[in-house]
Amino acid sequence: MNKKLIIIDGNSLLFRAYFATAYPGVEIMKTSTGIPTNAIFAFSNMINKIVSSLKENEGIFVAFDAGKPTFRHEALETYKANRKPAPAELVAQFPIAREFLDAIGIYQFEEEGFEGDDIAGTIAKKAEAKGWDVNIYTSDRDFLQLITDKISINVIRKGLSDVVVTNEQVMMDSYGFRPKQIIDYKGLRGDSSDNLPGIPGVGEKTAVKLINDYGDFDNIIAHASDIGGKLGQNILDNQEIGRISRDLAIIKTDVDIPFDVEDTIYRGYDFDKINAFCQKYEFKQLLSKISPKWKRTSESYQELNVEVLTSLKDISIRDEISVAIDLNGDSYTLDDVFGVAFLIDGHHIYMKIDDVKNDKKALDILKDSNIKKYCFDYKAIKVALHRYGIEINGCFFDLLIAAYLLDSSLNNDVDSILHFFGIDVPQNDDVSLFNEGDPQRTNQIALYSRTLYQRIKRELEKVYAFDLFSNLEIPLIDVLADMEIEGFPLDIHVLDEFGNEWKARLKELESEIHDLAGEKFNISSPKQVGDILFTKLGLPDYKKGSTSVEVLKDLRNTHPIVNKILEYRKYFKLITTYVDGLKPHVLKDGKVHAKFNQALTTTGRLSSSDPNLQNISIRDEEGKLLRKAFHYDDDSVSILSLDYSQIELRILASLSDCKGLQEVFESGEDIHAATAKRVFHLDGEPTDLERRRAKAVNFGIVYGISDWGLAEQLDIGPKEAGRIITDFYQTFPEVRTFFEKIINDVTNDGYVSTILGRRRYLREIHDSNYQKREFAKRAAMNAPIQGSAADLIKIAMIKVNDALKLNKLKTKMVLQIHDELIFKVPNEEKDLAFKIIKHEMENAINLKVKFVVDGGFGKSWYDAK
DNA sequence: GTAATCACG
DNA sequence: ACGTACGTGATTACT
Repeated sequence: MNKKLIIIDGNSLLFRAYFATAYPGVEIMKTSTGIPTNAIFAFSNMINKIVSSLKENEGIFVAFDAGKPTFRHEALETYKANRKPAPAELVAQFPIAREFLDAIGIYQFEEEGFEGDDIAGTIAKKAEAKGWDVNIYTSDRDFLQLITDKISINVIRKGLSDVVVTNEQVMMDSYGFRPKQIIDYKGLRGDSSDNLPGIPGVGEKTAVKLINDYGDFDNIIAHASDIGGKLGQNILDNQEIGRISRDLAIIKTDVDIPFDVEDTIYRGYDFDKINAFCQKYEFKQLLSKISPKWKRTSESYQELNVEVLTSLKDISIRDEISVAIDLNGDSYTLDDVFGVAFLIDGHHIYMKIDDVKNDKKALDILKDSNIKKYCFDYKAIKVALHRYGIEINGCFFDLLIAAYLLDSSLNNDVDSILHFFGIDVPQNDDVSLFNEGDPQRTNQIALYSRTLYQRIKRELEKVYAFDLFSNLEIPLIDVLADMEIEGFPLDIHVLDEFGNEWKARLKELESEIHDLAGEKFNISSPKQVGDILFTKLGLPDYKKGSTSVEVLKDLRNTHPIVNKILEYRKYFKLITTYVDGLKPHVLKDGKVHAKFNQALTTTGRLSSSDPNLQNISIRDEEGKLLRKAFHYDDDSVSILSLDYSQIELRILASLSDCKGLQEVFESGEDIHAATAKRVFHLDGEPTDLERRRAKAVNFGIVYGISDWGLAEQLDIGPKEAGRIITDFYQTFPEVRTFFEKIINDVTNDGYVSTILGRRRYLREIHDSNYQKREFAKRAAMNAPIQGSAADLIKIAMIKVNDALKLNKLKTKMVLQIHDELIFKVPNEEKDLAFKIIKHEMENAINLKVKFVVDGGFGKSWYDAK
């Protein structure tokens, strides 16, 4: 592989960056002190993207035009005078761009008297002479003249996602002449950006023809009389301005620059510098995006003075402490805890887990809910310590949860979150070797959980999320921790009974399918299935090789193998994911202890993992049987399942203040039937098909509807789907207004919010890519609905738990499945628990639409309905 | 490590 | 003109 040098036309890129992030009628991005930073925002992202792609010993260089342009033609001044000046807010960002390049460690050169493109041309040639490949990013087509078999130009059209990589061949194909001849072309056509007119009567076609007939501009002038006619005369009359245009287009490749190619080799960045830059210009995301690959080790890291103690007896108790656990792995449910780090009154203390267990004072401090705990991922700490019989209470600040509320799209591991706040905690490589824990790192985490508090509190307050943080998410952690600790019973024997039956069926299907295909193949490989169906059996392939259920269902009647494959898929899924997949998660207590991830989804929902109990089959009758395996052995307890009816549509009816929808819910009508009647203007009751269609429309509305999406779902044309959507909006006009406001808000602010002020940022709303923008719109329409529903059930969970405690019930919340809560209820509590829970769920929040909760008891999860 | 698939709300 | 429904997690195949 050849060495590579990437040259970036700084002016080009910054211009693009500016206009890509400046929208008419919208205030551009600025720091709190009013410094415009929109262009830097995009520019730094683009540069960062390029830097991330660099390999060892490759060069990168950004060329800028110096402050004053050097005029090579006096006549030009009159033309350049007409050129529109760059907006002041863009000009102000040029020095900041240089600051950024310095922070990220990119070599810079700039001096009066040197034009950026000449510097770029010269260094490009120098690199070429040394056998390097050169890649130039620019939007200025003049650069095309530099193209050789070593030098290629990436012509930027919008952002980095839209570049045209231009080499000699592409040049011939799309311009019709050789790279060098771009300057002759400019001579004929002028340059609108420099306000230079071309020769009258010479358009694109004529210019290419002239260049191909005569080779270059001078030769065209020399033969102007041969050309004759009006065109020949025009050429003669305008040759002076033509020459100016041509000469201006020439990029020098031999200017005397005082640096060499080796100086451009990228050697990484200094974290402190880039961190300082991000602080100064208030870039919150940037830091986390910058490639860690190029990070030079930070010299500012300081070792903490960690005291390893066996007891806290000599430490004075404070009303607040910071806590972190030191895990031998990344699973807080399974891995051993080496030790616990405390920050108490400025002391960095580390205790081995056995010492914590035996130290009354440590246990008391942890247990005392009046002592405020600052931590990162309090739930992990609580659940892990519980396995050692250690209780922790009093969570006051959880860095993980706080960071999630600041930006729900953040990764939820400690390193990337600390990194987001400009902190890197190095891990001691020796630690894993000796298998004895890492006090330094654990205490650092405890420390930063405390030191970041004030700053993050302010940031949360600024986005109106502090209340959400301290009154909802923080109390919820204990509820979730209790659920995780409690677990949910899973009977392996029942599971195996189904498993064995299904495995037998799977074997049958396998041989039937192989017989029908006439050969053996892996039915679990979509690729091989595609080959058999579309190539060997010649079934129609409407969706470019996809073998998904939707596709296969349409092919059911074309060949008997199709249904068999569908059936195979079903049993395969049930066995691998649910039977064999769940079994290893059953612990000695006969239960699975799934995690409920509180800082993961972008909308505010919880997610479940290890195992995921939020996606246990229910729609398929056979799959649903799995739920029989979830039951208590103890006959004195039952499972209670309660779920919200139409939670999201009710939220929508309320948020949009849609009278029509509100009436439907008030009357207790079936929402899908009601939608069918009203939107399709039916006189009587809707047919099954009509109701099904209306249901799809209702779902579509919640998902951020589009005519194409609905069309796909209903198997109709997009035009017809569009009409249905229009009819829906006519029936429920407030919904349309609501969505219009959402789109308007997200375009202006870059985020949308739930009823409790939980934000989802959608930066793609300004992406140059149409699809990304459209996706952002749909997500923006969905997020307040899905997110508010998540807010609602979270409130309910806290209220239910409080109410159960208040009434001294033994009933325990064990699962949450987005709009549904599952409880373990002692039989003697059934009536009371049902009443209390239903009441708390329905009245968790007071909106314009009432919430309805249904459900019931069962001996197994299957029967609870 | 990613894509395809399919389970759930 | 562009071309998809929103949010997840687990599995297998395959690079």
